[in-house]
Order: sequence, then structure tokens, then C-alpha cells
Amino acid sequence: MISYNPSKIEKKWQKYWAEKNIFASEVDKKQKKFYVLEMFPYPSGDIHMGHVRNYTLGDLVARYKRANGYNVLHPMGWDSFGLPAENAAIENNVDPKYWTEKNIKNMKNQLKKMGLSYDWKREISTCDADYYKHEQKIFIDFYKNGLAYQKETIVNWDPVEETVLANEQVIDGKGWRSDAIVEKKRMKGWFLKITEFAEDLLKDINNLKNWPEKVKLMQKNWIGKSFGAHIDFHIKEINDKITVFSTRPDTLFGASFIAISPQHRLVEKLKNDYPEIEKALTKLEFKNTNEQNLDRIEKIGILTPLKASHPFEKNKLISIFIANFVLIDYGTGAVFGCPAHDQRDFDFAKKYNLEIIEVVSKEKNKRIRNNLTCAYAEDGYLINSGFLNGLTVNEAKEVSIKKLEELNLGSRSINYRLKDWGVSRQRYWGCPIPIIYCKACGIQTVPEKDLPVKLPEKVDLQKSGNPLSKQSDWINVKCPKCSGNAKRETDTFDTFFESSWYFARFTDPQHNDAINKKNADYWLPVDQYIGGIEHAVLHLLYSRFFIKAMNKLKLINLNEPFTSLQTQGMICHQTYKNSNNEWQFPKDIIKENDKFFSIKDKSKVYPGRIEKMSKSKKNVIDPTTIIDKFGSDTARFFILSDSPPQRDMEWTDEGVEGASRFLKKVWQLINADNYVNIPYQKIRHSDQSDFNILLCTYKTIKYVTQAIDNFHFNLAIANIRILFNELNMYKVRTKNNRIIKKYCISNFLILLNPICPHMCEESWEILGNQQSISFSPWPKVDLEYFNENQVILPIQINGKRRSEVKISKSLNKKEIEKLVLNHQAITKFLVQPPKKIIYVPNKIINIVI
RNA sequence: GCGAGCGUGGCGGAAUAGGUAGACGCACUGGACUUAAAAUCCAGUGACCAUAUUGGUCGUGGGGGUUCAAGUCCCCCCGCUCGUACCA
Repeated sequence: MISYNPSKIEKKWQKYWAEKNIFASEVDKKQKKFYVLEMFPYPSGDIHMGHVRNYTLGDLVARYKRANGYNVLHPMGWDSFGLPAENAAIENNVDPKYWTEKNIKNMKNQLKKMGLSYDWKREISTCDADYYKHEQKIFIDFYKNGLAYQKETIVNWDPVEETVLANEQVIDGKGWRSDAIVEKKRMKGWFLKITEFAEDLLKDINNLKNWPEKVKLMQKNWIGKSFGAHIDFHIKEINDKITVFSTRPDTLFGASFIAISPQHRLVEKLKNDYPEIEKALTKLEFKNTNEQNLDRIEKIGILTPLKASHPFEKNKLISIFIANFVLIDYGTGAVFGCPAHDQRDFDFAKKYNLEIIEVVSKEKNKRIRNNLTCAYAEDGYLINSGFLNGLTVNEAKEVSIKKLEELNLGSRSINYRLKDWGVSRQRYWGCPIPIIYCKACGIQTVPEKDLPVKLPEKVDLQKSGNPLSKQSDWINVKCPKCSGNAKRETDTFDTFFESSWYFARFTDPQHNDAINKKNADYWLPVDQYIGGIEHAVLHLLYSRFFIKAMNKLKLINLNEPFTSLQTQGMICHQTYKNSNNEWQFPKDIIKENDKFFSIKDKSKVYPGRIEKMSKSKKNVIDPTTIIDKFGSDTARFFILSDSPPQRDMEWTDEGVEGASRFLKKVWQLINADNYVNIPYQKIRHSDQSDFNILLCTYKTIKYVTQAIDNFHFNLAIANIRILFNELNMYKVRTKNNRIIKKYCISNFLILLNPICPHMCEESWEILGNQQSISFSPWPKVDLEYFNENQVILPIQINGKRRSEVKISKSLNKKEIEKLVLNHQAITKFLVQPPKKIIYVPNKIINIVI
């Protein structure tokens, strides 16, 4: 028998699929479509295990849906703009374009070795001008329709990357890539009006039935809708006002101070008028930026000499503080403090010795307790609040808002935490923003005929700051309107811009416009999207926004891009350290008698925690090495077999070897007999053994189908293994036995094919089939086999299983009771007559004594 | 702090709608083959007791409850993981 040689058969079938274009797909309105997409990678150089998991999941779905008669779209491309290319350029003095293209070539080869069923003719790379010219056009459309605008704001500045970050890219006060503490800086930049869709983005989350609850919740929290009121506090001395946003207008009578953010508009004025404030403020801002990552910074306020009038009590004046805990980004950058009913305000009041007025009481008409030890934030009835007294919190909210509106001192309002998306980046390796600044004509968009605005080549990246701003030959252009001297915008887009619409471009990547509506209408939305949870808000929210915006501009006819979303868990591996506490690569370690040693110098190595694979901890396994050694089918099988996709999984040598062992055994099963001249035919069983193997086959078809539909691929594999074990034990004595065995093996292969396609193609051929297994329809169950007339009935005494009995389904309750009560293992328990007998037909019987 | 999720053998994990807990695999143990090892094959494998069975007790983080019956439902508690963080 020829031994299983994965590298040979995998090359053979990869070549076959490519040459025959098996996985190319075209619009075909007669066929039902299925669009499966995995998040496309950044071409960093090599694929890692996370990619292997992601793309194996997608490939399984694609092949499964194909077998189920769908016209499947399964494309792949490259998210190829981004900072690593620039960093590599600086470090190794290579052109980012060259570096990126080389990486793409390499990673594409690696992906091809995995045997993924992509339609490679649809491949796109976002750094190609052919791709980003459409993006520039989309931006211009956004701009012309008021969905993109320029403004000066306080931005998140990453001092290491020397660029602006979106709020979403700031994690724990640090840059999401650089880990540097983010600074606040005033800058001009381009923004997309995502807030215009805040309500739609929030509301439509409810339609995303097949998204993980967790992701939906994260998006809801990110959008952060809250109901309340804008309230004006007038400052007579300077004839100005402070507008605050509050969700608790009912507690207005308990207001004892106003706090504004250090970045608030009024602060500039105060700084000029009162030097001592400016002085105090430098200290405050120091705290604000540098210690933000410490647990909770101390709440500090600077008392200003100004006083504001209370909207309901004309004679009451309220102190105004500049406080470090008030966020300029949220609401109006100003709040009123009600210490009795907000813990933060309470702490602040205690510190600065401010009045604490209780205005909500738990019980109706209850008097004040006076000695609050903490704020009371729960429901209750209003007290000490003039016209609001006696009302519930909710009633008081309504009444106070109405009153504010009457007095023209405020209004009902809804606030969102979501801010407009700042897309300007001071980087070279990104899509140029198609804008021209003319002294005479102002901001001009680049005319469509001049698109794309291509990135200049041979740029010096060694200098710090924005590289494009130093390219004078590129910057200087003629104004499209007056033909006078003008300058290009030197910022490039945030790279999330590219990934916000690539899935739509895949539907016709060569089309002259960004979107071929005819194709998009057929293929979109993406039926199954698969990727990492880390994109729960960033990429997934931006993409939803893009689709809604493009829909509004009639560029696309779609409301939500992704019907079903699955997020995969991380891949973990044991960590190792040597005696110098240095991380060690698993590939450099050998295990002897449960102890670990370095392969190089035999020194002792100590195993550490099982952690998420990361380059820094060196606990990585190179997929290419695994594929070269065991074959892609083994890697695919193992990565699916151990854990459900959503959960983290541990990569172990033993696991891979177990997978490899299984495939070798399948190979032996296929090659142990010659089935070429046996018909692939469904025939009836003639004895119990035939019946059992057919029943097992049909059960497996049923369970594997269910498991794949529910994204429980580990269960699919468990069931496939059960069928395999049965097939291995099935004895062939007659010609009919062999026909049955071939039939069952064939179905087994079709079930295994989405997981291990190369081995299944080869086996399929060995069985004597002329056509690729990729064209074999998913098998169907024969329900007749599920109508067994006998069933094993467990017998319980007082809920405890004591025995079981084989019964015929045709027996009635009386007959079964009689049978069970006379069962020899049961009679000994029946010292007294049973009190009660519960019989669940064909499932269980419980005797209560 | 808030929000979400999870907790089942030595390990990864199964268990439709409350109905035989531990499927499938990994690891381990014993046996066969071998001069030997590896590989492979066969058998066993939740814990404890036992007259060693085809017997029994316990057992799904802990405690209580509902039910004929609870991993699954309800209440309280503990632990872990993830997300988020002054959101007014």
C-alpha cells in the first residue's frame, strides 16, 4: 500500500483547483448565493496561526455551502496600507511598496499551500492605485454631501507614531499600536460624519440576529446613547453662559457647583483674565495627560471667581470649577454637580467643602438624613425641590425639562458618546486625501479626471514628521478652479478607510466605478463574516457606517454589510524560559522524561503559563513548518478539532500528531480494499451489521450538518471520528457488504471534504470517481433508518438510573410498566409497591417508591 | 467600579426542549509485535467502597430551593476570563 504523502497530493490538488478554476464564481441569478468572507490580512511578511484558524473556518463554510448547492463567493485580498511598511522602510531602507509587494507574494504562497477555496481572480490590494482611486472618489462624494468635513479639534496625538489617532484607537490612554501615552493636541483634520448615523447604527444592531451578543453590546456601549437635557447656566458678570448636559435634570435643586473641562471654551478667557488660573491649570493638565493610566486620578478642581445663576432659583449663585475629571469630548464639556446623588460629585464636594443638598428620598415625604456617607443614586421621590417635590425621579425629569423649555434655559436632548471619525493621518503609506488648498479659492476637491492622486515614489522616510509634507514636487499643484498655485493635502487616510468597503469591491474588483451595483445587489450582504474579536468596534462599526453612508448617496443598495458574524478565539501555546529568564521558542526545545531542554546546548528550560501566541513571548509555531511536516489537511483538521471556534484554543504537538494519525488511518481505510469497480449505490441492509453502519452514516450526516450549521466544528469532527471508528470495525464478507461500505465511505469523505479537501479529493479519485469531490452534493439522511422499532429505555428508581431494558416502541404504558416492574434488576428495590410511575414515552421511566 | 461570559475527569471538550453526565480526542496504564525502542494494534481509564459483578456511595466551583427527575430552572456566595472605565 502506498503510504500517505500529504505534500505530494496537496500540490496535485492545489494545481488541479487552480487550473480548472473550480472556485471561480460569477453572478447567476438562477442560483442562490452565499458570500463567505474572512477578514483580509495586513501583509506583514508571514502568515501566523491566527490566520490559519481564521481562513480554515471560512474555507470550511465555503466548501460546505458549495456542496449544499449555493453559488459561493469566497474572495481574498490584502489590507496593504499601514505603518509597518514605513517602519520597515526606515529600518532596512527599503521602499514600502516593494516591501509590501514582496510580503504579499510570500503570504499568498503560504495561503495557497493551505488549499483554500478562494476565487483568486478577485484578489485586491488596497495600496494599489486601482483600488484607492475609488476610495478617493467616495471621499469626494462624502465631502460634497456633507458627510466629510475639516475642522480643528483637540486630537489624540501619538508621539511615537507622530500621527493622530481616532478615539477607537486609543486604548487605556495609549496608542493601540505604539503603546505610547496619547497626548491631546489641537490640530486641523478631516472627519467623517459617523454621528449622523449614530441613531441608525444603534437601532439596526437589533437586526443583526446572527452577531455575537458581546459584539453588539460593545457597539451599543461605544455609541453610548443617553437621554437628558441641555441646561444653560447664565453668568451675569461676563454676560455669557455655560451649557451642560445632564441625564438628571430632576436633581437640579441639588446643584452645588458647576465643573468645566480644562479644554472648555471659557477656560481660554479665564486664563487671560486671571493669571493665577493659568498657573494652576498647567499643573492640572500635567496630571491629566500623564497619570491618566493610573487607576483613578485624584479629582482636582480650580475654583474660578465666576458664579452662575441657578435656572430655577433666581437668587442662587453657583461656583464654577475647572475640573480634571470633566471630559471635553463628552456632552458639552461641562457638568453641574449634585453631590447628594452622584458619587463623583459627592467626593468632589467633600474635598472642597461644598454644600450637599439631598433632593431625592427613597421613601415619599421622608425627611432628610443629613449625614450622607455616600451619594444616593437610586430611584425615589423628590424633596427640597420646589415645584418638583413629591414627584418620582422620572416624573421630575419630565417636569423639570418642560420648565427649562418654558424658561428658555434648556431643552430635552439626547447625547451620544460616539464622535465623528477623524481620518487624517500624518503618514506616507496610506491613501492620499484628494484635496487641494488654494489661497484664492479655498478648499478644492481633486477633479475626477485627475484621480487617482497617486502617492509619490522614492520618498525620504528617515526624517520625522509627515513625509509627504516634504515632497515639494508633489505638493505643489495648480488649483483646479483658478489654475493658480495651490498645494495638496499632505495627510493620508486612516487605514480603516480601506477596510470599510473592500467587501463590496470584491463583488466586482475590476469595475470602473467603486461599486458595480448589479453585482453588489446579487452578492451582498456578506452572509458569513469571520474574524477576530479585536475588531468588534473599530472595523465593524466603520464598515456599517460606510454602507449606510454609501447607501444614502445611492452608491450602493444596502443597509447592513454583514448578516452573520463569527469571532474566533486566540491560539495559545505553552511558554518557556531559560534559567536567565529569557523566553524560548518551542521549536528550540526538546522534552525528555517530562523535563525540557534547549536543543542547542542541552541547558534546562522551564515551562510557563499557556498564553496567547505572541512574538514577544516567543511561544509561536510557524504554520509553514507545520504544513511542510504534516500537510495542510492535518493542520486544518487539528485547528478545528479541539475547541469551538469562538473559544481560545491551545496548540499542542500531541494534538497535531493525533490529527495526523487520524488522517493516516483514513488513508489506510481507503487503500485497504479496491473499490474502483464497486458501484456507488444505496442498497438495503440485509443484517444487523449492515443496518448499524448505515444508521451510523445517516446519524453522522445529521449531526455533522447540524454542527456545521451551528458553527460547532469540533462536534462535526467528533462525529466524523465516530463514523470512522464504525467503518473500521465493519466486516466485509459479501459483495453487498462492499457496496454498502463504499457507499458509507463515500459519504464519510464528502463530510470530511470541507475540513481536509486534499486528502478527500485524492481518496475520491482512488475510489474510482472521475469528477472532483468538490462537485459532490452534501449527502442526505434516509429517515427510514431513524424509525427503529426498538429502543433502550433507562429505568430509574427515585430518579437514579438502576438498569435499562430494550423495549418495542409499539408497547403501551401499561405493558411497559409491567415489563419494567418485573425486570430482574428492579424487583429487588420494590420492597413496597411504587407510589408513582413516570413514563416519558421511549425516553425514560422513573419509579418512585 | 460597571457590563458580559465562564466554572464538568489529569487535559481539550460533549450532553436538542429538565430525562442514562463525561460523547470524541489528548495524556496515562497494561498487553501484543520487536533483540530493544519508536511506530502500530488490542484493552482499560471520574473518585471512593466492595463480596472486585451484571454491586454500591459520591460526583458538573460552594450553599440552599423547585421537580418524580437538575450540569441544565430559581436564590445566595466564591473564583477566573474578557470588555469598559471619571460618559455627567
